[in-house]
Amino acid sequence: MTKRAYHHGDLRRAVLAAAIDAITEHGPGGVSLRDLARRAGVSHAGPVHHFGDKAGLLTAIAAQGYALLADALVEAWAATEDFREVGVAYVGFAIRHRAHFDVMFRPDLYHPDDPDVAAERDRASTELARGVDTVAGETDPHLAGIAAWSLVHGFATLWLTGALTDIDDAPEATARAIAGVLFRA
Amino acid sequence: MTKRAYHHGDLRRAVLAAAIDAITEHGPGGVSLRDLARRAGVSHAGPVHHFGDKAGLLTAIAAQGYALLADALVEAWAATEDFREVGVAYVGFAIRHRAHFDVMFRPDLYHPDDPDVAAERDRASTELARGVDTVAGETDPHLAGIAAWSLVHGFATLWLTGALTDIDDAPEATARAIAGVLFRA
DNA sequence: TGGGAATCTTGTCAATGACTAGATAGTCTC
DNA sequence: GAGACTATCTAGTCATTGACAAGATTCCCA
Repeated sequence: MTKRAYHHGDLRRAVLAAAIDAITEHGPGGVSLRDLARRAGVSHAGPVHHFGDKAGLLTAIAAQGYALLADALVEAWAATEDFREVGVAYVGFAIRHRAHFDVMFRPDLYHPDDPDVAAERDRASTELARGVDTVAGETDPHLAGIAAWSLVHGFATLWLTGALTDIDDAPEATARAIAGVLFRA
Repeated sequence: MTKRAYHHGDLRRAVLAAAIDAITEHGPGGVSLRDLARRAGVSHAGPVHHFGDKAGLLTAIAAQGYALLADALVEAWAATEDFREVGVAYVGFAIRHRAHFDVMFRPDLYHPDDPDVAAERDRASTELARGVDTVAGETDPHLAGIAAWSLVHGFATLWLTGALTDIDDAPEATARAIAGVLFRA
């Protein structure tokens, strides 16, 4: 896999890393392929070869994001076997991988039908639903799953946009609390 | 408003309306001031006078959106006096005023500290919290408010991004159902 | 060793946001 | 009703960007 090519070597990885930094700093809209090329020290058309166009770059980031999310959900379930902690992990992912999260749920910016994206998204979706029947005794599990997803996704989104100003610096603790409101122990 | 040769007459309103159409069609990122100017039949710099820059235009849209949201929440509470129906109205607003909603929760695109925006946002926030104590018997009302906001905001966001594909064409009915999961009658 | 493929560069084009200066219309005052 | 003042819109310009095309350099493999 070591690609000592031309002047740079591992341009694809370098551009992806630079894109994550740039998105974290300025949001998905504040990223330009030319700036990423400058950061990587290559010509302005260098990144194009690896991603085709800007949407291609964001597609790669979305796929990577869904993979990371699925991994995080798997780990949370394995560690606690508590459905609510899977939700907390969802929020934790959004905060810790803000750039990925911001891209993932803006399908107008990339190619949502990309096979890699679809596969990882399905995997994440499956992992998110795992264990929903352990807490939703009387209710429809499918509906409970939608409610749970909505709750943690909404909390994460509101937190990231700065709408929840009256919360102390422990978003995951608050996420755990509201998960308890939805699914009482 | 009859069109004049030089002066448009009602350019500010025309640009705002064109912007809503364009955002509904292509998202907030797919809007250009020059295209809006073309749609309104004025020169490429015409809209600048009314909004300063692109962020100024989106600021006006955000303020208008928060005002419309606050109105919708007021009406829902007045009509039903049911806190859960206020949440359903939140979802209904997001669907019926998608362009506004898409802008409102992307503060990186406009000036979130604008006085008009802040005032209407506070009003909407107040209206959203009204009645939360009628359903949150044992729990902390503040926490219950955050949970409710997260739930409906997350559901609306997921619906608008196309993430909830397995729901029939009645998002507000589903919203009502998950509000019932969070706050059982 | 030679040729094809992968990788990167250089050059170009239209579109855009932002800025400046100027032209025109509406309004107010006297 | 005339001039002055202000609001509104036009015309021109510039740097930046995404996308594309064509060429140069390096890698890989038979």
